[in-house]
Amino acid sequence: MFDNLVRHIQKFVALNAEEQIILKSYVKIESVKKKQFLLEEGQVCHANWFIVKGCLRSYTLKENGNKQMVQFAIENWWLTDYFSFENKKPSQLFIQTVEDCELISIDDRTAEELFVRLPQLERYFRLILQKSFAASLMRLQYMFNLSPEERFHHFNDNFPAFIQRVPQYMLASYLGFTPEFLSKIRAKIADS
Amino acid sequence: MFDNLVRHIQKFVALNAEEQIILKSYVKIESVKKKQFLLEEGQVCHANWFIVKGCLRSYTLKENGNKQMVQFAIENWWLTDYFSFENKKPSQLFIQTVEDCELISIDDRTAEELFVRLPQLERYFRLILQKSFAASLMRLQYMFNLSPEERFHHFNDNFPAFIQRVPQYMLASYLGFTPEFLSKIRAKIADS
DNA sequence: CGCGGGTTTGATGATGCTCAAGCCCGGTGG
DNA sequence: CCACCGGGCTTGAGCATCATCAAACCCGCG
Repeated sequence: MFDNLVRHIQKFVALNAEEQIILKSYVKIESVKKKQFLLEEGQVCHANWFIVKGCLRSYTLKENGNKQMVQFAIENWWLTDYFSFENKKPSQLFIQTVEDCELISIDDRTAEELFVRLPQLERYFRLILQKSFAASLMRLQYMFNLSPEERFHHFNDNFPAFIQRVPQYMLASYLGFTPEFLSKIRAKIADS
Repeated sequence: MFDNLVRHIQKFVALNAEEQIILKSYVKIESVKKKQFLLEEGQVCHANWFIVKGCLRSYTLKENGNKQMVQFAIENWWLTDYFSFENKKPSQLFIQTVEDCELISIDDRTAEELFVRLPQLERYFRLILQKSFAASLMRLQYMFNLSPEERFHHFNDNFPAFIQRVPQYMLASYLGFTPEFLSKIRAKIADS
């Protein structure tokens, strides 16, 4: 469990045995069943979750009551609402388990102290955030430059692992169209 | 010039006089005329630019030859292609001055050394990136949850400073629709 | 076996794009 | 100082795309 996180961190910065013990004293390890909520709209988000095993999603509620997918996250990803996290403001997001999960979380109310004791984590999260930001801009590019159908194919080709794990209605929302339309794309593919 | 950067950094982390001198030895200060390119498609991006004065934009070329706006940046923002920057891969982006600019840049080939000497900059950029990432996800939300017209109004209300500074065709592209459509939105507003 | 969430299918319609033409206005050269 | 040029903005007609709505279907689970 905890070793997965240590290994992930060590891909970016050094972390010796003693430091690992310090880190461990600041994190919370938990198992969460499928479809449970880690965060609900209106709550202030105080945690940043690292996924050892499983799958999370975040979404917002649209005016018409539909759920708009914001992010997926699987093994070795971090997920939180940085906006709420940073400003201590109520979140617009729901964060929910899509599968049974093994999670490790850091609480922002102790994170500052942790960063002081293990300053290399500043660097670690800087690099993680750099990747996340770049990925988010990429996704915006796909929204702008590709048609819905092209977005689906692109996702299919580049993230085949997800297709098996998440229901289609979540994927459709993530890609920015309706489940009905996704169904029609699939029918078209089956024809040829 | 350089003081603007120092003041911005000091909003997030401490930086004493001696450290300011170190920082200064690692940055490049330059004035660039309107419509000049800092980066062109196919080049590897080695710099991260801080805007002291002026306005930058980044865009990609779409298949049909149109320019798709990726980001705007004005005073006290950083702009780069993190994707190219990080992987040392050729960029898909053009980065161009929209106005005459005063810029400060850091070169990624010396940045590592700078971060070792001034480790608080790890934290500074972590916080900057956290904001950038949150903003990027917000923008995705607007793309998903608002109609083109609503996006325009939202942008109008929240970033009035930009409306004066950037031509409409750039704004339309940034918001994800055509200049023609933006013109029709404006006509509609004028009616009422 | 029956229920219900998720997916499929089809008809209809709105939204925003494309294309083409005209206009407005600031800058340049005669 | 005026004429012209061209980039950017406007306007309108026609059209493609994808959403909406409704109904049927499929299948896993209790």
